[in-house]
Amino acid sequence: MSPTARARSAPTAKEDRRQELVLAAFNQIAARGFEGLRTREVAAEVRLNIATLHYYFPTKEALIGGVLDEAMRRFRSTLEPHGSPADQLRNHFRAVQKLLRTDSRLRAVMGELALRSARDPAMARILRQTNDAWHQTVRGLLRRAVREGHLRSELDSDDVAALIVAALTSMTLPTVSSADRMDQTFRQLERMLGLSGHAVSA
Amino acid sequence: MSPTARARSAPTAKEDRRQELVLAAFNQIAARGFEGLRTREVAAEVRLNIATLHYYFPTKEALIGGVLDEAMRRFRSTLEPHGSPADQLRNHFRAVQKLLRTDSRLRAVMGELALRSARDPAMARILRQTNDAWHQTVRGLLRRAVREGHLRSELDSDDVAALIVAALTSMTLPTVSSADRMDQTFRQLERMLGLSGHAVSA
Amino acid sequence: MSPTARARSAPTAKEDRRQELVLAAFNQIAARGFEGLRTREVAAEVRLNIATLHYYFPTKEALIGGVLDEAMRRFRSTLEPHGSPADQLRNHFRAVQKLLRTDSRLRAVMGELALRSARDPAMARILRQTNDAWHQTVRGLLRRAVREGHLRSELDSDDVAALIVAALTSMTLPTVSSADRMDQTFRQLERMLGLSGHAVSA
Amino acid sequence: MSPTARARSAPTAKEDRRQELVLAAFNQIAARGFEGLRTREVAAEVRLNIATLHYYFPTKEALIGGVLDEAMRRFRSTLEPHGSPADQLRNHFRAVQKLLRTDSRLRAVMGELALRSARDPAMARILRQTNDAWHQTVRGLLRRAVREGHLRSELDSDDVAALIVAALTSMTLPTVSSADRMDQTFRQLERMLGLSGHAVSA
DNA sequence: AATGAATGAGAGTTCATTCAT
DNA sequence: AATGAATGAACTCTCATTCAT
Repeated sequence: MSPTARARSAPTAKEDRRQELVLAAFNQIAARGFEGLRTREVAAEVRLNIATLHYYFPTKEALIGGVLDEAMRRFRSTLEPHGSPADQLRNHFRAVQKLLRTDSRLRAVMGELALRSARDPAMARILRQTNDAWHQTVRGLLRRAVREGHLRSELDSDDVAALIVAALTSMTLPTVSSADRMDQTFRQLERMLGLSGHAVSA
Repeated sequence: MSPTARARSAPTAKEDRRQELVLAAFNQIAARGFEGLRTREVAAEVRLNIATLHYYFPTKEALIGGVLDEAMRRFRSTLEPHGSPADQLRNHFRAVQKLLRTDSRLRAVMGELALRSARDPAMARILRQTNDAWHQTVRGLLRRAVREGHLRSELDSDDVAALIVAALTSMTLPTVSSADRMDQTFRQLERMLGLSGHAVSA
Repeated sequence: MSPTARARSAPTAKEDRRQELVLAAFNQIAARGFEGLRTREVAAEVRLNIATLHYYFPTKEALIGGVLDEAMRRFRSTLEPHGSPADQLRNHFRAVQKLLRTDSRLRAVMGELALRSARDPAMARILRQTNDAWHQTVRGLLRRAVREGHLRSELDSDDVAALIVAALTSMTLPTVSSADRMDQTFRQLERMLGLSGHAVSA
Repeated sequence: MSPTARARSAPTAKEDRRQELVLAAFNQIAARGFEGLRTREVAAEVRLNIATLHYYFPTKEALIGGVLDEAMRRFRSTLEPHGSPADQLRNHFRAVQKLLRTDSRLRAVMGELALRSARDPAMARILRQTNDAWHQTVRGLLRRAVREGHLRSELDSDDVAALIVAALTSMTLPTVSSADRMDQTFRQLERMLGLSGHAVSA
């Protein structure tokens, strides 16, 4: 591969290392919170000297920025609706449920980021963008479901979307994220929307 | 110490001082998170020497325990149903809404405690107790409202209670706690329960 | 001693410690320059933990400020003219000569401070004040000596004072401060002023 | 690499690169002192990687050695007497004055070197050599001027030379190098030597 | 010649905790 | 009850230097 071609596209070794560090930081935050995030631990997890970490990320804050990006990336990928139009709404629930159940670290990190955003305007801006995008997505799914006759028309509203987003968001908090409570909440959401009895159409 | 001098700082019993310190810590956590909690700052806010703080609370953890108690106390006091039976459910919503809107510090501290409980089993136990109590309270309100004919019977369930608690809990997160989103969520909850049109009876 | 009386005057233990630290820093700068000044070394020289140094001086810069004050104090004390009017000028030379020969650390520190003042406006201001005061003192001594008939009148001028101050200042630089060169310079200054043959009057 | 590209950075032989680096280091020392000299900054100023700097100069000390040589070279070139014999002394003053006024960086670097020589015997040796050479030069000029009848005979002495060198050296210190004070000192030196009224002969 | 990546050693600073008074 | 002084341990960040390529 020519250097030119390589520069234009490929995942450089440098980017790989950065990603490794971001993942290590991600895990640390999930495990110990921002309160317990230590750059030395992050570097050690990747078997790098602490000085080398600063070669990739000049400051701790920059590393945290990388974690924020990563979390947003993971979460956003779930937002994209897929499946047949009729089931997108339920599929969305399933996807979020799966994400929050599977990736307990993402759950924890999202919670940490949300809280920290109260003290970090830049972080707050990004989180709000993602949140608004999510709200719009849910709103769009509701609208389409109504249009196609799967949902009662009064369920197409910002209020319904807000309730859904709120209920799902709460699951990033450990208090609420016990498996049972999560199940109950999901069940009731689907029942409220009249999605419960339906089979997932092929 | 002269009686006069003593009188100046009032009937400062040991418990009062402890409470002052807890409140100061509470405020610090609300403002800077656990990440930014410094015992020296807490002591300074009460005009005490840092060494004296350790007289009242042997360790930082003990002080945090005090904050946990305080937060639970404040929150629990809201849980107690009041008003005529018919309106208790809506009154409960109003009370929670008011609490979360008025006391933004409590909101922030509750979020911080929830996240931290993931790393602190003792804290987790206490938070879960409170949460379960809350769930039971809501469940009880639903049941009574059904029994008295104010609610459709299928709304008496753990699932509905779980959704309600989840939606309200999410408001401790800054991301979700914008005034507009909170309003939308409350509105939809009331609509879902068929409480919206009713006037608050005297 | 009552606490009141003590607070008003006495050299508190705290001030003593601060002074100890300043002296240690002074010595370090003399020995290794600002380039080699390490707070940990300073603390160690006084057998204090590094954290305790920061209890007395919040930052390294604050400690350096203390060194600046100390150097100015030592140097200024030499400036005060004394002895019979006739000999004050020569006495001044002798005092400066003695100071620079005796206190080789002060010599070194003055040089370091002078150079650093190029990058530190606050420091520059203080050094210039001291320097101007010195210039004025020398100028005053020249004037009086002329008035009393000990000096030719054309030697009462800012230019002469400037030359004297410059020649003496140069002795803070190691290059120039060899004993021989210092002697030669002093001798020539006295000769220039016609002070050479005179005995020091009682 | 194409010849064109190579031509851009010119006949960059090894010595040229070394010189570039020395000049960059020279400027850094002038601006921030030894205290603030960073090899990375030096390399960056020449658009070189820090590792490449170590190809040209194995250690930081070696680079500093280069700076010392450069400073001595620049300074020595001023020492060489020129002009008609009668005016060499005054011309020398003028040259030094011009050097110190024009090249404020050299002034600063000379000061830094002088101070550092207290901790670096090799550097001290070189500086002393230059200084002694300077002293001898001045002494020679004095002698010749006396011989040719331009100066009173008692001004031919080591003491006079020492005073002159001291006065001029002091101007490397920022404290003394204000334009006014420099003027005054030069004026008085010329007056002392009886050079003031003379025109510069052709 | 030149570079990106890596590192050991150490810098200044912070913080919960302790202890003598 | 309260404090000033002290500390160990740790923190983020820096820097001259090295090494494989």
